[in-house]
Amino acid sequence: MAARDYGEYGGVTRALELVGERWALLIVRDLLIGPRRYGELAAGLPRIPSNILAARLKELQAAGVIRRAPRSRVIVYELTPYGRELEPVVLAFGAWGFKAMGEPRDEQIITPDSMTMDLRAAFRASVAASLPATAYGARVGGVELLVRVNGAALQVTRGDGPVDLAFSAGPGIHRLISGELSPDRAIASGAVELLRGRGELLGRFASTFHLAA
Amino acid sequence: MAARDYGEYGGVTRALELVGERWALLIVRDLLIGPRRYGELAAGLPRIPSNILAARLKELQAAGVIRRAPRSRVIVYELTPYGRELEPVVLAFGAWGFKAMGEPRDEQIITPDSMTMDLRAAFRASVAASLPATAYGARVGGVELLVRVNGAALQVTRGDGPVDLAFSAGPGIHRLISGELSPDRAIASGAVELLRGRGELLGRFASTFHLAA
DNA sequence: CCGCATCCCATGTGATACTG
DNA sequence: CAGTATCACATGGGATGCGG
Repeated sequence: MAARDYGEYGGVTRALELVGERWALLIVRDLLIGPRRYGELAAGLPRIPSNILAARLKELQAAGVIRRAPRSRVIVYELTPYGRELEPVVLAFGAWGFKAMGEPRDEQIITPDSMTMDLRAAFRASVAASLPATAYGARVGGVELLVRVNGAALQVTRGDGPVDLAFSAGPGIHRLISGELSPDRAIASGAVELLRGRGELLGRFASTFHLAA
Repeated sequence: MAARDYGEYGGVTRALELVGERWALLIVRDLLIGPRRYGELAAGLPRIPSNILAARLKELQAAGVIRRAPRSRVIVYELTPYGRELEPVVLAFGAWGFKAMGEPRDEQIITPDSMTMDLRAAFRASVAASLPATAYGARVGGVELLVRVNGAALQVTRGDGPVDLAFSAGPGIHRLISGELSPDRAIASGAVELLRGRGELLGRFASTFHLAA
């Protein structure tokens, strides 16, 4: 049960003993969005074997990172306060990895939670603070998210609602956020398709969410 | 050679594919201190098997995180610019794990590089900025480091030199940095032993390096 | 059906030995 | 010193089972 250790006494080593096992940090990532049921976690981690998911959940509990909580008759997993302190780590990790994302391979999918965390990682609060509040409807690879930016605050939720701009994109949206593709050319090339609302707001979106390689 | 993937297209997933394998982030941690030779890496990662070290070095090169560089007849490994961008990740990871460090187990050792990174993670630049420049000689678990604080700048090197305060400590130093033990009580309890210089500077050290649980 | 537990096999890991 | 080779073993992956 005790995670394999590294024989070293140090901060990074300790962190890796707690959340360094395969899949562990992805479970944490999804729980940073909100509490999740076992099945929801399994769905968000497309290819995790069920025995591994069960094992990780136990280990993360033993490590004090997550806990089981009964929510109105069903059991959900949620982060402990200490687990929530992993948010800067996951965001930094996500921002770093984002820059190395090329084109997706065929079997690679996008999940609502992974996309939410990518948007959080790319969010530039200081830029958004000086822009008008805006709601975007973003549809990427079968995932539809409602993205509300209000000053320096960002809220990403599933489902939809009233938006100022709705657009649909392939994974090429990654190149819009990286600055590799300008908003105009993203539309012209078909990488982003405008669905509803004011199309010029795509520029504002690209300013708000940006992670240069 | 290609790291096992997670079947998902996202920033965190991509990052884990690149540096998520066992030992990989520890290699990066040591290389963040400076270029290292193969043998130095092996010495800093006490129990890594040589075949694993060799495999990780190849994978990290293929991932564009590190590179081999010829330095005056010997080969050293160093981070690429992209690899160096992992510094915030490693620091955040180290700060998080530091808070979960209990007492060391018997077989756990402290290496110069791990201790250097822990000090960097615990360094509070904003606090140090308003304190006089100070040089500490810190000896912990057989590792001796020269710690120079100059305004908001921190420099940690091996070996020794002129210092304002030299002290020796067991791993209990961790409790000084966490605030669990006051400087006075650290000395009184023997957790920290003053060697040279002005003992009252230990309080300044504890203010400069702090990571509360 | 959800939340796991079991089984089996492929692969990665770890200790040791070995080579240029 | 800087790796490579080998082999036993632990872990991960995928399918399946099963109780509440």
